[in-house]
Amino acid sequence: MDTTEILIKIRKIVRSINLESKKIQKEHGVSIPQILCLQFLRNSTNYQAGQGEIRKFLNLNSSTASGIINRLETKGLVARLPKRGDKRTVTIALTSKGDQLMQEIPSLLHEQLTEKLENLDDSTLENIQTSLELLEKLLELDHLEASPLIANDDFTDASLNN
Amino acid sequence: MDTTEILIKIRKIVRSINLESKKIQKEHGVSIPQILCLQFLRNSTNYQAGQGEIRKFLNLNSSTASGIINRLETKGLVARLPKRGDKRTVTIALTSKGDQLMQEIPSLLHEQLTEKLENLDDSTLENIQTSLELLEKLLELDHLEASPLIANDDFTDASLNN
DNA sequence: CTATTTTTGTTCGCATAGAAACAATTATGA
DNA sequence: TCATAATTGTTTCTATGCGAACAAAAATAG
Repeated sequence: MDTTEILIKIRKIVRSINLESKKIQKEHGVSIPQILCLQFLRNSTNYQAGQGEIRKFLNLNSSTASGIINRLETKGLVARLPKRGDKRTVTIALTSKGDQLMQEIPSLLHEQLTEKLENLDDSTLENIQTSLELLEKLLELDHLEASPLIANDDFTDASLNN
Repeated sequence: MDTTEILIKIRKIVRSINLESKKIQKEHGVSIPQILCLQFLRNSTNYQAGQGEIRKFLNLNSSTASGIINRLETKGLVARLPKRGDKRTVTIALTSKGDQLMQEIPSLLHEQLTEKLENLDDSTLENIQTSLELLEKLLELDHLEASPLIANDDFTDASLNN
């Protein structure tokens, strides 16, 4: 199997996901990255998290996270609060408007793909999981030029830069 | 396996690919989508193709393709030629500068991932391929809300819009 | 205590990606 | 033949994504 073919397949998969994101955004006003951020807050203590935590969860560059949070703030779905004791840090809080929206739409992201996944047998599902994890690790190693002696987890945080 | 987990894994994979793209662009001045376009031209008759063909190959919206080609043109790697007999259509030609660049860098995209892939046994490779194809089809069907009576291939072109 | 280094998030610029609107051109139907 | 529909690619706008630069704040070292 040619590497370019893998790349093109992945691009196709991503395109489909992003088209779905566009569709959800048109209907509900939030995109998939925004939904993932709102979900993360909803599962956090006091429905709040530091911006750095969100960035790490989303596995994004901080300027990107900043942009996503800006847009959520503009929509009134999150609020930016100062963090006591550290003036550099911003706490992001889910607003009740954000909470209500997430009560309406959490399944949207899932319902079509989940249904299809549920129709697959367990071994196929496991193949998908294994393959994705394998690709993930292959590409992480490639990107980081990791020494084989160091566990991946040790690099995961270090690989996130501003 | 949760759908969000699949989504997050795919996002991670894509992030790694895009980081690699950024790295290649910094070193050689072209990104992965640009390289894919140049590759396509290099494999085309007379090193030329209509913009619509490139768009379909890249599986992109036409405004995106237009942007990519604009940037390649600015770099002198492609040229825009009128097409005889149809004034709406633009023919994109690989320049010799573009050709020379592609002689230097075609393996860049491949060398790290290919090496890792070659170390995998055939059944694992096949699992990766099968899983990607399965995801691809699942998401295509989701997106298109296809009738089960129509073959996917019939939809592939129709799904591309401007 | 002070200078230096590190951390945090913002801004700016570029690229990719899609949707919508559009003009010019070609194809189709009556 | 002519009016209408379809096609092609461009432009504009929005969102995501990254890197670089930056300022303010905190941590560290001497």
